[in-house]
Amino acid sequence: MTIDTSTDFNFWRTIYSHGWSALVPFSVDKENLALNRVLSLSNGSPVLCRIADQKDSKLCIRVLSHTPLTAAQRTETTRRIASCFRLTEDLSDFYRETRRHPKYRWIARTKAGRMLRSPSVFEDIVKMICTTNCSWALTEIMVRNLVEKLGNTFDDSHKTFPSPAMLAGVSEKFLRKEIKAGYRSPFILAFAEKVTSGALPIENWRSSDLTTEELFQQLRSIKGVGAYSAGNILKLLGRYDYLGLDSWSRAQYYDLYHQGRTVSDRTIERRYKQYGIWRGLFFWLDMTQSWYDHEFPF
DNA sequence: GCGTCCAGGTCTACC
DNA sequence: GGTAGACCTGGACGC
Repeated sequence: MTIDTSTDFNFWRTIYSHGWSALVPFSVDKENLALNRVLSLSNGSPVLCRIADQKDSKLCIRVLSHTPLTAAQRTETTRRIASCFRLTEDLSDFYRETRRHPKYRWIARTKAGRMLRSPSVFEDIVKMICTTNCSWALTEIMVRNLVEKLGNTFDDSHKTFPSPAMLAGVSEKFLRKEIKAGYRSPFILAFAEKVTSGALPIENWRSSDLTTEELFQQLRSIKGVGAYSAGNILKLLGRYDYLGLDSWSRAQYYDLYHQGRTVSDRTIERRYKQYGIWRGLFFWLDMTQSWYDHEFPF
């Protein structure tokens, strides 16, 4: 199947926009220049999608499935992949703003700025909790355990990310011992239970009428989601008003603007205030500009 | 081999 | 509202 992309879309810059493509059930297939992703369709069937870039402003999706897909399942698959790549998100105002600043003209020129996200808000939030207070290596371990031990099996090496119900059905002890989620375990469990019960309509948040501040407060009400997590989850919901500072991005900022000297968060926020509702995206791209010097995929 | 520190934070109790 | 201390885990590092 194919999906049309906009003229300001860049396949590899979206995949390498942040760490998500390194976390299962995403995987980068460097040999075939594709992004693999195992999806769980709404009827529960797992499918494996191989997504590649076509030169004619289209994404090509090869779908491996154990049963022939119905028309509705084909539509669902393309809709979900389009959401992961943010294909319907209009960033023209953002690119217009970047062109006003010579220092940031590289962003529109290289079509950076779309941040890869998961097919579901649930997956994005659980993964974000798994990035807190630990090394990236431990995040990879926790997410891999979640998928391997709780995901739906497509084949021996491909499983889906577990559903809220699947996660809500395990014990805190299981999350601690088998997933290695440590003290995050009760947070993840309580979150999965809340989503399963319908008390938290998180999947509506990508097209919500709530203000960014209201969404931020909703996110902060989830135990285990603090300022860093909420700010970065908001970026994956299409809201860029928060910086989502963490120790890594702070260190990048200190090196870039203060010769490694520590400054307050308020100082960092002051610098990006001028970029208004796009400040979180300006900040993130500023901190990761050197990533775009690499030849993709890396 | 062992102990310590810290990494893409957050929560709670206390002031 | 601001802050100290506790919290899981695994890898790096020093000894």
